[in-house]
Amino acid sequence: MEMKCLSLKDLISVRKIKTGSDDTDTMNEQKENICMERRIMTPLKSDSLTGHRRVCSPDITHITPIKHPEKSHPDPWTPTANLKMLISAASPDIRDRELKKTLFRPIENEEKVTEEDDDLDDTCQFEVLDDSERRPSRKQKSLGLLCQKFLALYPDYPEPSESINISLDEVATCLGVERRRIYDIVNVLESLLLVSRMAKNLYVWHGRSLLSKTLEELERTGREQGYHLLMDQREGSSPHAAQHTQNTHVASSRRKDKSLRIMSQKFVMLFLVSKTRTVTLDTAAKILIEEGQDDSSHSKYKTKVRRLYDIANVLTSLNLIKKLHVREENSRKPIFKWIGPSDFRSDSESLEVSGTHTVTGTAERREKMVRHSSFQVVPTPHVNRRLINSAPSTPHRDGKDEPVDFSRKSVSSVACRLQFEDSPRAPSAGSTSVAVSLQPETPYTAQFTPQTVAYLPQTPVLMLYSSHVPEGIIQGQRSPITDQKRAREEDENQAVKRRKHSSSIESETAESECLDTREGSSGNEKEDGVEKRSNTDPHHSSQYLYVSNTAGLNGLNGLNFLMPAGHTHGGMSAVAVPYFLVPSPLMASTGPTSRAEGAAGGNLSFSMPTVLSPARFVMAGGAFGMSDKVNNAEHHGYRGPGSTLSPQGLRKESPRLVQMQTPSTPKEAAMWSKSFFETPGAFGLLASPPAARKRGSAQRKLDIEHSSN
DNA sequence: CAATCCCGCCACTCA
DNA sequence: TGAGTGGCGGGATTG
Repeated sequence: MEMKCLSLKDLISVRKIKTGSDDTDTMNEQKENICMERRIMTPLKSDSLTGHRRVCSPDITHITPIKHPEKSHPDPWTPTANLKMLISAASPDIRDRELKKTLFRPIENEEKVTEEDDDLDDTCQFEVLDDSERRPSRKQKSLGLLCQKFLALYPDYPEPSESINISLDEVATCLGVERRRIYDIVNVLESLLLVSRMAKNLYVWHGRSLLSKTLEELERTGREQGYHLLMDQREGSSPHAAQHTQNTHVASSRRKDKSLRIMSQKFVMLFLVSKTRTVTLDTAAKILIEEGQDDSSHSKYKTKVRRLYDIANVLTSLNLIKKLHVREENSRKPIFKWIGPSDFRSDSESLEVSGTHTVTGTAERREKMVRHSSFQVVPTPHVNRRLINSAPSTPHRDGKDEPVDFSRKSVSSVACRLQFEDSPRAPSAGSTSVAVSLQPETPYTAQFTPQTVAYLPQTPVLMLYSSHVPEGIIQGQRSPITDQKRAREEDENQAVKRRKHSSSIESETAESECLDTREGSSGNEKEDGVEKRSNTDPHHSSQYLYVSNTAGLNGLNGLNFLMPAGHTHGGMSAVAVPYFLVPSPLMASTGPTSRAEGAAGGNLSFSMPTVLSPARFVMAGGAFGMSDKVNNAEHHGYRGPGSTLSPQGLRKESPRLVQMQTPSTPKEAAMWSKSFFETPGAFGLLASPPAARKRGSAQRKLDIEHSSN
């Protein structure tokens, strides 16, 4: 408790200035204030460790917060408890309103905060609460509401210059919840780069500054991974269609995909690649579940759904999605609709640029982002470790034992991360299509000329591609697009065609809709209120690479791969080297080895599962040779340092991108953040068995230490 | 009864 | 060895 108090005090002290009150007696009150107060700090100081800590609570710095037993079960009357109550408790009505309305709208921004915000808002809420309910309803304790509170503490668009550190411990205390819950929120936020982990117990808040870029990346990645195809298939076919997929049990391995972080990214990808921008939990769960398991599948499905609800709640709080329901025959089928920005390119840029990146060359950073491990391929148990953003500092494990835990490996080693998505049962077709994207490694990068057809020996691979359409998409403006668009449409049409649903969807409550709309503007990037999405639909590439599984891609469970080639996702034109053929062994094992390093430009790095047979593995990486613009866009994050990344430099430099080191500063974090996405894949399927938790769930390593530069 | 999803045990890792 | 993380799923709530 002491600790808490201290930290709170510190916080309070700040607050005091404003309020003038200071006694412990008033602690509760203060706490409120504190909580609400945005912790914005001035730029960090040099010392990384301390620096970050500066955040809100000086004392906490360290990070290993002491556990306060009470946290979990705070005494009702303790300050903490009160705080908790205050915060969480709202009168029923308010609650309801909140939930209905507010949930969807972020409170955080001042601007946003207007009338109704009050309800939710700190003060007001607090007042009400006492009396109201002692016994918070489930809703009051919902993750979504908690997330809103969390978001309310920080600005959507923090000043680039200021670094806002978040101490999990402190936040947990402030919000009156167990830390475990904060992890749930933070993991999702981290998946979208609203925050970046700097050290244990310490995150840096980026707000929505990087959101557009992140979304852009996710969209691109999603397409690269073939999610759009999966979505189409799924939507078109009966939910069960895919089921029959052979379930190879390879599946066992894929644990890691489970990480909330990755799931969150994938979930978002589904929205972004969906034409309708709507996703049902059922579909999402199935797509995200690795296909294989039959037996366990049901339980897995349930678990997946549980997690998706968690994620959905957070995304809802972010105003990125909203829940609708479809009337289905006889079941109520929840469906989520994307209400976040559809066209992310434009603004993201500006914002991002500004802030982040001023810093250092990317070269230094190590890879951090990647934490997820979903792809991790290796059969070995270890495989799964998730990537840690933090540093891979720990040498051990690096290469050896963990086969490929790229996550930890330093960038260099890891260069290639492989993303894989497994699609669960293939849709009607029966086969699942999986897209793998590989980061173009320098070494490998070979450039293919457009309009090429490549055949890969030993693997029934047919690569089709044509040069890509120029896209004007970057930066928000879409090129005239014609062909591209057309092609895209065509693809979609074909592929999907059967999709139904939209008509049946209805918004859950009118109210919510209204809110959303209105909120949309506020919460989501200014752009749209709500719907604009569809049009923007991203680019579909017309080229695909089909890899028959039979070929012998072991570990792939009979999955056939359909890889989109050259998409321009995200505005990047996929030009050069759309695909790579890489011997799996190399990738996997050599973690450290060279190739990994290549990555770069594309941003996406992937690790290959060792599991994959040596057979050639083809990967599509759209990103490689991008136009300058593209580069910019893509690297947005990096841009700052941007200079380093000049377009030209890009290719070469790319490695650096990958290598980012742990961000010592938030800015850096932001920069590297981008790389973050690289991880999304779900290699899981390939992966080994229960490598299970290894991935990193446990303490993630932070690099910060050295990053301190 | 199905949809939600809170809660917290406990496996993992790292320091 | 303890602390930070976070996967996971039981089971309570809600609708």
